[in-house]
Amino acid sequence: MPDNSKSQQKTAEKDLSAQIAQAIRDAILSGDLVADDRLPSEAELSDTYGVSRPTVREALKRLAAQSLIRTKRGASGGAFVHRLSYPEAYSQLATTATLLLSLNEVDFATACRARFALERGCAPLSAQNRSVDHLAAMRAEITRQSQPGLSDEAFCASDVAFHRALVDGASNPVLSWHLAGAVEGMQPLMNMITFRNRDRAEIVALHIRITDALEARDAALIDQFLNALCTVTLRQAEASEALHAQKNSGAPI
Amino acid sequence: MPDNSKSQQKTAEKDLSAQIAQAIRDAILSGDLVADDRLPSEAELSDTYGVSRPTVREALKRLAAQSLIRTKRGASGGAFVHRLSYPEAYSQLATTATLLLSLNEVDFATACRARFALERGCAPLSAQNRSVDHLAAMRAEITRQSQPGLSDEAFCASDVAFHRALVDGASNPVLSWHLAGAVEGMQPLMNMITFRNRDRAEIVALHIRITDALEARDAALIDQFLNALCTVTLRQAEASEALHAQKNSGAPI
DNA sequence: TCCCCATAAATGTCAGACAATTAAATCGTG
DNA sequence: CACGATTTAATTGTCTGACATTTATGGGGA
Repeated sequence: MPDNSKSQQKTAEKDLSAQIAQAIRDAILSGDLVADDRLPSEAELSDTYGVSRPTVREALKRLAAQSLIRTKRGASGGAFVHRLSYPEAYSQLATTATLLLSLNEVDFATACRARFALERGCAPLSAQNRSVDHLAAMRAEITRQSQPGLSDEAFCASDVAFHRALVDGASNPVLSWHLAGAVEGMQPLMNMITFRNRDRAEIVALHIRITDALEARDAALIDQFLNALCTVTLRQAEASEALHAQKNSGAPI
Repeated sequence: MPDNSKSQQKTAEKDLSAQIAQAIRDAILSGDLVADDRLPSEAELSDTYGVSRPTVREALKRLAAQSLIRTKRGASGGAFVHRLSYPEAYSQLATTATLLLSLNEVDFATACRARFALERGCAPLSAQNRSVDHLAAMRAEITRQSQPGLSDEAFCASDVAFHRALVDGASNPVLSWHLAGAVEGMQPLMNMITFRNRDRAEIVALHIRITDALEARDAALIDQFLNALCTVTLRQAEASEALHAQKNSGAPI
């Protein structure tokens, strides 16, 4: 009764390697396979699923690309269920975020509002849990940002580091992970903005106020200044955009 | 001077397929390849990089697993740079989040605080942008949650839908993406909690208040109730944990 | 006892072939 | 000349078999 082979059904019309990868992925996500468990060897898997070894290997590479497994060569080697580390998770999130924003026509304002909304959510926890180290890190970045003649790139990097320290103040790695991804993913969009000296001064001034508010553990004040920072950033992006549009329409021909 | 082949350097000691995947990934992320661009055929790639076709295929499967490319068979087929859709990005984020939490010994409290911190960040935007549709969706979920005899699973699902509607109210797809991933990733941890009837009533009551506050566009009130909801959830998780611990220590033997 | 080396197991890589699919070119016919 | 059916070519999907490389393990010799 069950039509075994041909299957004009739409159940799983994908590649064999994709099907096998999905099967193993399900086993991992459901907990059937736990961290550091060893998967069967490629030869055994190809036997189990009735496919050739290259096909199994393609499936394993798919899983490796998602950091679900890691492989080791040699005797007692093989594929093992991988315990995802925070740096790896951070990197994956950043990649996904970058793609989502850059390939998907997300405008800067939307991404920017999202980023500041998330960051404002961190403020109360950060006010509660921040240590002097976080304050020191933020003030160090403020000093760097204040240097004249800093490249836009360096200014942006320092800005990221400042906000990262602010978020890390919440002492919640999951929160840091989300925010790091959001900020990192925005970098390509952020790099299209040109910060004039006057704009930088405005930003640095707000950074100082935010740091002071964090030192005083005043969440409401942080929230307010972050909001102001969001507004300022949006305004500058708009100005920068207008500048580019002008350059692109006026200069040529 | 540049030792070309053997390379005892640590520059790129990885697999060939990983190196090739990285090269193509960089080309995509840097914008050299844009959405819907066609990559060279597998034969051309294997020629370009001086490796065999199976190796190239493994590299392409890695990229396909990250939704960076999609492939099509037949003449004029090939690998194309893929425009990541929100549902795909959402699915990837959820997978990463689930792995990060479940395989990495993240305790429920940390994940829960992160989730509510992010959600509180959405509150102001949601209060500003929510439509009547969002309110209706939330009230519909409240009705469902209030039904007696609902399974824990169904209750959780409704809870997720409620919060999703709340976040969608911000009308910011990037924000929705982040929150959806955070909430979805927490599901396995959430499912370990048993909600007693009294607890459910408490949660539903807060949901009602949150919806009312959203209708009134009162961001501060939403924030306050979300905070309360976080506290309640944490308390219930603690109680549930204690219950499990008791079961695991008392029942056996 | 300790060190060196052969062995085996596993992944990494290659080469070549065939199957399946799909778009486009070709050809035949009205 | 136009239009539809057929052939063709290009490309991915899969298989087979082989060899290279890495690494733990065990045995033999100093």
